[in-house]
Amino acid sequence: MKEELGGKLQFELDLSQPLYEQVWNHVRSSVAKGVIGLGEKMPSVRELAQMLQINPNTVMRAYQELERDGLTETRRGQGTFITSDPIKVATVRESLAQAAVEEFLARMDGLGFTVRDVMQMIRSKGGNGE
Amino acid sequence: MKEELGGKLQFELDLSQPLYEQVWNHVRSSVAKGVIGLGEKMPSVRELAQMLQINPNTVMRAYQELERDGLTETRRGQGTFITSDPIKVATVRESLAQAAVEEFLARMDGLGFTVRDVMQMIRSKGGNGE
DNA sequence: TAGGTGTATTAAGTGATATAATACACTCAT
DNA sequence: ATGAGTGTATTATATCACTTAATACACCTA
Repeated sequence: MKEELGGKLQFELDLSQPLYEQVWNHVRSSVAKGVIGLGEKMPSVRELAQMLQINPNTVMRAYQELERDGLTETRRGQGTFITSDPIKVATVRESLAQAAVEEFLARMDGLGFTVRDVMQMIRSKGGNGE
Repeated sequence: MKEELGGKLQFELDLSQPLYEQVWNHVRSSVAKGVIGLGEKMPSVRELAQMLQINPNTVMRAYQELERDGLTETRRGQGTFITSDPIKVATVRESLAQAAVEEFLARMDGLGFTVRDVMQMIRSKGGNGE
């Protein structure tokens, strides 16, 4: 029963984006949504590479980005672990969201939409809260 | 006095994105915001390349994408013109906006934010209507 | 000590992007 | 008709990010 994280990290890859970015994003999302718990141990570089059928170097790059985000902590000889600090997770989550919002609004502004316009469009998507 | 469009298309390029994409986006934005009027004549491929200090082939690629969007019409031997059809412009604009919204919401969902959350964040940006 | 960790290095291949140099077909003013 | 200015096509070359591959090393733990 060591494969708990295995299932969560068994996702599909496509070629429209760099592979390391997809791995990176998938882990960030999983942590942000709470699918992966704090302090959990990630699969080893080689193991995840095997699962996803990609090169260990590519997985390592994703792991390095995650550590730079402050989302993971690596212990040499032991493995890579999701941080146990809820503050860090929240900070990363909000900073990612903030960046997404900025970029999105800039893009919409480039098309001539005001913030008010944007609110309208999103409201029609939402329906209710969920 | 033929350089009316020249000024509008004299923008800055960086290396974070493909050059042809930047040209493409800049023209789309300019048309969407009405900075470039319907039916206006674009600079020639060689002329714009000269202005932006890039290769004519790169400009041509941008022009081809614009035509695939339906935003421009090219007349062999005459030049490239912004479409005179307001419907087409509106259609392209809305389809671009639609795509942006979808992508943005998917990204935010990946971080665990509901549409309601997103509305909150954007409202705090807006202030008033403009 | 043995096997599993993360990490570093070197080499090679691939594809998108960009440049360069030419050439061709078309249109318009002269 | 001619010539200059259009868009377009082709071929070659260069660069860069990404990916894979094959090793090797340092660290931890049982």
